[in-house]
Amino acid sequence: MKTGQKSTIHDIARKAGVSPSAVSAALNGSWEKRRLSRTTVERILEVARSENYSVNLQARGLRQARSGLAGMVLPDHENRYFAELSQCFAAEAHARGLCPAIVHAGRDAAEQLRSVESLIAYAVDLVMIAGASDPPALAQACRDAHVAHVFVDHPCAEAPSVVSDNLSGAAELTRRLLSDMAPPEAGDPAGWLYFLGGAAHLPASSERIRGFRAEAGAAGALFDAEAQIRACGYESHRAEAELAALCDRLGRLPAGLFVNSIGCFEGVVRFLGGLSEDAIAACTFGCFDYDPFGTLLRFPLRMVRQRADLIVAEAYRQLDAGASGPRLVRIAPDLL
Amino acid sequence: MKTGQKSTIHDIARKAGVSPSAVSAALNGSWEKRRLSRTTVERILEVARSENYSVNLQARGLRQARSGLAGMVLPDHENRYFAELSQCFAAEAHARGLCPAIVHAGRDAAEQLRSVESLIAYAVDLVMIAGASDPPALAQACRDAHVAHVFVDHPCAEAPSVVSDNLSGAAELTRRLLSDMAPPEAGDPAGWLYFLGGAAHLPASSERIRGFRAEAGAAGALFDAEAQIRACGYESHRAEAELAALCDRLGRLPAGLFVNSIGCFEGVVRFLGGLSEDAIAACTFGCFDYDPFGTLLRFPLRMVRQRADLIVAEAYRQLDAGASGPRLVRIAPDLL
DNA sequence: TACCCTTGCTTCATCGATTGAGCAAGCCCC
DNA sequence: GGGGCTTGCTCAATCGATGAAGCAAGGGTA
Repeated sequence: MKTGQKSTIHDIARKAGVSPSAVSAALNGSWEKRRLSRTTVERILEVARSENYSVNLQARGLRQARSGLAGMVLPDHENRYFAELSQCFAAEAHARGLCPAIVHAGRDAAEQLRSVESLIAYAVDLVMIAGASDPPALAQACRDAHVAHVFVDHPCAEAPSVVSDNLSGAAELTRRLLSDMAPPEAGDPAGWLYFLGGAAHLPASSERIRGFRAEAGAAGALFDAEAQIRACGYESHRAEAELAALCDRLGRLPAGLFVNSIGCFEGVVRFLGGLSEDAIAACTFGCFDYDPFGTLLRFPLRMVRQRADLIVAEAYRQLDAGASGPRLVRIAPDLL
Repeated sequence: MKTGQKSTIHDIARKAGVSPSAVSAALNGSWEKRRLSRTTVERILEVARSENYSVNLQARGLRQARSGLAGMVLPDHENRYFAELSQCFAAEAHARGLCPAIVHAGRDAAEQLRSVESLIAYAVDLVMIAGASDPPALAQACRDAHVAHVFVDHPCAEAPSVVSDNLSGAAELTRRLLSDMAPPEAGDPAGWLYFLGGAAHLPASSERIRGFRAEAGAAGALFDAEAQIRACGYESHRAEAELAALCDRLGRLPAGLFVNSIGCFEGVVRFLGGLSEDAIAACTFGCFDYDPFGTLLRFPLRMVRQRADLIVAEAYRQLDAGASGPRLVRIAPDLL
């Protein structure tokens, strides 16, 4: 390596007095199958070590029509849940001897498609897609390229998908909140449980809303779905404004609040900043998401923690199974 | 693409009735230089589109001895600051037409080295390393491979590095906390300002401690450095225990607390959970790190926010400049 | 007519590793 | 001593894209 150039199997071959193919076999472990003698292999390895050789993975990948890269596309990392997903994804990729290539593609469908195509162009061995805006288009691109793919968080109707069990998670949280509250009565809207935040047209939110409806309905606590379910979007300030409007109508905080997502919850906490301890204590809070500071607030908070670890593990299992058709797996989240 | 195989420039060439090199030139934009006629190029592009062609980046990378990959190594993503770093890194890589390959390598030096070598084996065009445990070894590997590299968060003495200005950031936070507190007196340890958390042997913490010492010293508020500076590590439970011990000694919360890192702050908040409002109100809190929930706590908190965006931008600037020798740039953090 | 220049392509080597096919030497056995 | 087997390697094609060099046809010029 004094030459300043990376050494290749040809350099090693020359110095060891063998052919490049012998070097290749010695280095990648196929030497027994190729009947190289142990002494030759040791000589080669010795030279390789002294030359500080490292294989060119692009060349290998080109030859083998694979790359050893594991691709993941996700909107961003600011979200704790996505950060956890990517962390788990990378850990498992690593355990499989793959190199994780993680691309932040935002929420724009075209941008996500370009990211997936770019990963495909690198001949990634698999693709995991989180929070897809237009799942079918991405699935199509992967299918065309014969790349194993799986969706997480936001499912795809035409490909293997692994998501949190939003329905039962929401139902469970709802049940818990209702059991923590005084039994609501039809005539007293301030005593009801409200659902706040999220976008009803997205799968995750819609499932959570279904769970909320079903459970609240079963408990006789759903009096006016229109009023009780306020899917005002995911931005914190929208949630803040929505809650402010609600309090204005009710004359006080409602008895129970099911907040959909940690982002919305930030808005809620901001709003609560202006209220008295007593006013806050009269409300039971739940959030469908997790943040370590959630347990450290001045009021009790039930949180649903999505199991990024289990979701990613199951997603890899789907990839292993080679499934490419539609298949939706739901992973139960934890209630804290 | 009905064949089920990815099409190559050879396929396109055949269908367009030209040579593969003409296809290559047409597709990568060098056709004018190569004097292809516009009509031929258009025919080629038409065929390529209909074949749904996409270039094999491994082949291109092999030929050109580069990959179009931008590599980043970092310990993990659970930390908000690292998450932001990776986010900014990916955004800028993207803007440059590079594909970000982000590897979580943990804190283990050997593991980090393997990750860097792996990226090098993919012929990444640049490497950004955050939170390196053994910077010189990683720098060595990059230098040997002639790969542009830069360190962030944890600097390297032998390579370009960009870090937060921990010294002045800590000094500023210290000054602010002292101005928010009643002037401490030598005889009353409970009235002093304390520094909690971090590892004194790490560059970031040691700089922050220097900043704290200097500022507290200048303000005449450093009475017993040994007692006032408690770099008990980064884990939240260590900080919790340390604070508990301190309160035990003092008989109450100190008048001021400079918490080094958000993780430690979690421990602090946990401890505060057992105290009364009044006890907490008597203490002035600051944290060298940022979390959106920090502003939502029941007591005021000054936070120092590290500018991941500026750090990454400067790091890319160092890469562009082609510097490979030692060079340490400090980026001033924000005080909130 | 001979020469040069431009235009518009093609040919072929190349990047580095892999791998099926093949070859030479040595040994065994009848 | 000839056929067959094993051992231990080498040869050469291959993956797909690139680009330097070259070539043929046509136009212009002397």
